[in-house]
Amino acid sequence: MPSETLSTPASDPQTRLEAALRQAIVAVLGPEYADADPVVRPSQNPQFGDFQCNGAMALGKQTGMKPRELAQRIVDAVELAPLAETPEVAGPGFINITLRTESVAELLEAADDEHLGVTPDPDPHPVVIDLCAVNVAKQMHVGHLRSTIIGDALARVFERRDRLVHRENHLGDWGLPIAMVLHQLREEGRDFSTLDLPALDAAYRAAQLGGRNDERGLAAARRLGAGPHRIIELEEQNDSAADTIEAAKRTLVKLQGGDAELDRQWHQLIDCTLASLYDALAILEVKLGPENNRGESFYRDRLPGVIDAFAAAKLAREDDGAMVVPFEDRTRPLLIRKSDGGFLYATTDLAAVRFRAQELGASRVIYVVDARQRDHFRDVFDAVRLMDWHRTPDGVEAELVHIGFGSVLGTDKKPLKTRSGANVTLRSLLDEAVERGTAEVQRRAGDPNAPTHGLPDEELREIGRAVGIGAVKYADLSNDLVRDYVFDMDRMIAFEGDTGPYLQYAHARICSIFSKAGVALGSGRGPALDAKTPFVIAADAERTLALTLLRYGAVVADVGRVLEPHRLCAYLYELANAYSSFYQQCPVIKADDEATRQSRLRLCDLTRRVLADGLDLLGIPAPRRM
RNA sequence: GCGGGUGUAGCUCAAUUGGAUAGAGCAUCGGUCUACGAAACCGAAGGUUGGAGGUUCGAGCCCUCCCACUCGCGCCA
Repeated sequence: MPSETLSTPASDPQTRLEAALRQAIVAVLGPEYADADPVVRPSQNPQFGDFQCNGAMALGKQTGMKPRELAQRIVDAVELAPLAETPEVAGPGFINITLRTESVAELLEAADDEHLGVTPDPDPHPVVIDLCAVNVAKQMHVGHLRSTIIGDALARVFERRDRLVHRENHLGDWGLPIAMVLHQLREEGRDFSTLDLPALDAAYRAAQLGGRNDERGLAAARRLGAGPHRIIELEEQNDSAADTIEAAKRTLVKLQGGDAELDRQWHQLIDCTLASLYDALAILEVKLGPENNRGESFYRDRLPGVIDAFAAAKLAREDDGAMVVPFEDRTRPLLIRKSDGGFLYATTDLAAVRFRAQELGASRVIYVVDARQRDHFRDVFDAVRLMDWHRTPDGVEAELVHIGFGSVLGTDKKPLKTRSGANVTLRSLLDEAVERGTAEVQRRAGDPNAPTHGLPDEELREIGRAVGIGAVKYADLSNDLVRDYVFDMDRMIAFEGDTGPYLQYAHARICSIFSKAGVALGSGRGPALDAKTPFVIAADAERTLALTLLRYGAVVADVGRVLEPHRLCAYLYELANAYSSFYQQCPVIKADDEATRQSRLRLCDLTRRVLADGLDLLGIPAPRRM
């Protein structure tokens, strides 16, 4: 695979071992096995060497050879010098590989530049990441937090590998709900220039309560055997007045018709919501701004075209006055136009996928939206594929992915609520995180021996914010996205264990060594020290640290492939651990001789830069003192 | 009723996609500082991976059937 060779980092031993073993497999079994995966993995247990190759066993089964014998023949054929020692066959057919100490030092040398072993992604197409997606006039809550920070982290990973990323904030800024809020506020006679988000949120709720009426929906739900919850919900809605919704529809028609006053008020609504959003994003250090806004209203003129195209392709049919797209493998179709002629969010999503592949040219379109919408995206993606709309201008089939993340639960394992039972707003959650982080930092700065002792209060508060936000983000990103997770501020803010603050601490401690040693820290990802003195890898802890550092590029590539930020978290935690052990066992400043001291300083420097870079990919700041 | 997700140590979570003895962190117990930052390190203890079958050299992971919890299921987004 030439593209893979191009992107092979010189510093990544695993990729190089794979290439060599692949060659050996071809030499033993013939060219038809050129695509066979040698299955090279870092060894779990030091007694099995640094890496192990597990491919011989599967190939043994395929070819009918004895796995152990095949493994031995691969070992005889493989050329790993000077990278590794002679491999050993063990167990049913494992091949254990130990790197030569000299080559570990050489690989480190190759990783010690501004790339840190990270390689460019060979795919030249942009990536679209749909994230955040706040609703106008609605209070942001913890669900938006997840979507935003997961999406931002993934975007950073792609950008780090030189992909162009379109962060798409698909604002809920159009349609009947917005019209209802507008109508509600006008009825109340509100001054649109003095709105704030709580007032908008209240109007939103009032409008929702006043305007639910859904006879057809209820009938359909009954007919199709919807769950009892859904039926009850719809019945309750039906008890409300129907007049409001008619008025809101008239408001929407006026807005669509370009009514000047309404249009101005609509923009005021949006601006008010966005001001609050930008506020939260600034605290969170999420790279998202006005340039990323492409809400539902952007697609409003494209919606009729969606219906027409499906109709023309005979992929949609009328049903009970509505327009639906049926699927072969499931009974429930996708509803794309209501019986009253109105469009739905599915219609908008169809238009959006089409736009993102065909006009933005994205080869991956990634939706970071909570898991409850899994069925919806399955339907939308399948409908898009029926139309073949998921194609870039140069004909590449775009991968459509929904990253359905789990819910945020309280420590009682139920959806996160305040003590009074209200939804937790994003803002209150962020305020608490910053407050807790600041309190911890200030408390420790009280210790006369602490490096933060005597820092100006303003600086301590800034560090406290970084710690609080780092804690929340790391807690969110460090477990598997699909699972629900328990939000426990006490646990995540703790400075012990697998937390954001622990990683920040490891980073700060390295910075401290440099100030003690009188060596200036570099800026950016480049090395702080000149590379005059070579790496010397002698102690076990040095070797473990070195091997961990060499994995960084592969981890970043991996996270971009499988879209699982928690792997990066696990890696960084492992790196911080490897560093702590090294730090414990290997004196740096007080090393026995100058060559060792220089080598260890370089190890510290490289570790610091990888930690800082990895944390940056997670969107977590890395203060130099804390 | 149909469909999806989840189930791993007391608690919170991993397990490189089928690999060797299932790993971490909290909490518990025991060691390490007149300090290159102890916000750390080293160690101990803790498991029938919800249950039962099956596939194979090998299963937490794949297949079948159960159980529990949870989310979703046409005119909201």
